[in-house]
Amino acid sequence: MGMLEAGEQFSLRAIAREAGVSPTAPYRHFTDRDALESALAAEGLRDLKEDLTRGRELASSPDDLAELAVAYVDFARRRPALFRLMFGNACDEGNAERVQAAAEIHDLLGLAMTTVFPDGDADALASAGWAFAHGMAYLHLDGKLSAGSDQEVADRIRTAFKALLSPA
Amino acid sequence: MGMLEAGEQFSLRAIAREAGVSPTAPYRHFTDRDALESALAAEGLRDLKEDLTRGRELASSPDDLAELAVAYVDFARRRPALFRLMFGNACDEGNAERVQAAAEIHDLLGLAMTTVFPDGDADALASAGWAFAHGMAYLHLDGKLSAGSDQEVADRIRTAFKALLSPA
DNA sequence: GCGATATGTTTACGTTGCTCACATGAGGCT
DNA sequence: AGCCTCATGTGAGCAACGTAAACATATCGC
Repeated sequence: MGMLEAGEQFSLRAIAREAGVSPTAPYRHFTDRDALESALAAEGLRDLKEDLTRGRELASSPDDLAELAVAYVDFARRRPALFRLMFGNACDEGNAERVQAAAEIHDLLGLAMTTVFPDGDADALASAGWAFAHGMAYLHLDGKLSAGSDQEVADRIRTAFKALLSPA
Repeated sequence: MGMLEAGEQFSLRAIAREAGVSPTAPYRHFTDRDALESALAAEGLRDLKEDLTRGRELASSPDDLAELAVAYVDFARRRPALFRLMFGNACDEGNAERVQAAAEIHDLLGLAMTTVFPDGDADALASAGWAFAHGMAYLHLDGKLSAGSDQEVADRIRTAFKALLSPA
């Protein structure tokens, strides 16, 4: 599979149509709409992981962590439908690929956090960092935070992250 | 309106059916499915705000802030479908009620943050705190963080929050 | 070559959001 | 009273969706 949908809407039949194929053809490849979504989600998670990795060494400073959050939100903003797909469904234990891809994201962020803060509670820091980035992503996707240019958004995320780390 | 759906699925027709009324009756009261969702969302946001307020004085310590996050996630876990409704749609400027309800949540959290950290960047702290709680809520809803009992979840959120505030 | 497997097609059913034309009932006006 | 208006509910109907079943074909191992 290649570049997957930046657009907003998503229906099995529409996909079939776009692929120039009969409406039920996808069922030869995916048992279910959910199965298709999970496959897309898994690929999306891998893409996100690559975005968080590529051209970046292991995080070594809080600033590096902030950049991770920026990249995370940037991904969500560039591919909102896919991002929602990646996280929107209740945990789908059925698709091992997907579960693992999600776990890898968690581990990646966790590793970064504990590298920068080796004396902190690794698990807590991993979850907290992920939650921050994830929440920022969703709040921006849903327009709950003023939007502005990519630059502005990125700056606000950096500022917010640092504010949390040393809040007074 | 009263207690609104803890269940998962949600269709206009199903609501009409459950209300013992014809499938098109709801259209007399809401122009649109989106309009109905927005109304539910607005009420949900007010409920959430009350949850974050009731039986609680203005936050005065980081621990109080952690409790806010716990309450936030608790709401999401108790009423997942509603929570998704409240935030799931792209920003719907059309419904002023809803936009305002969301803004009130933001302000509430912002006020709490700046009360505890009067010297910090108010805006950044507000967004950051919200993002943390929001991300935690979604990650738990989507099963991306190990679940466990309510107690365990609450404890992990407290721990994570404090880990972020003083990470080493 | 031949049979299995992978892939695709047609047809069909039930559900959904939504529109439109129509009924009905309660209130206020003169 | 009588009437008119508005709010509410109904019914039939449309297009789109997810899904299932029965049927076709093509590709590949033997």
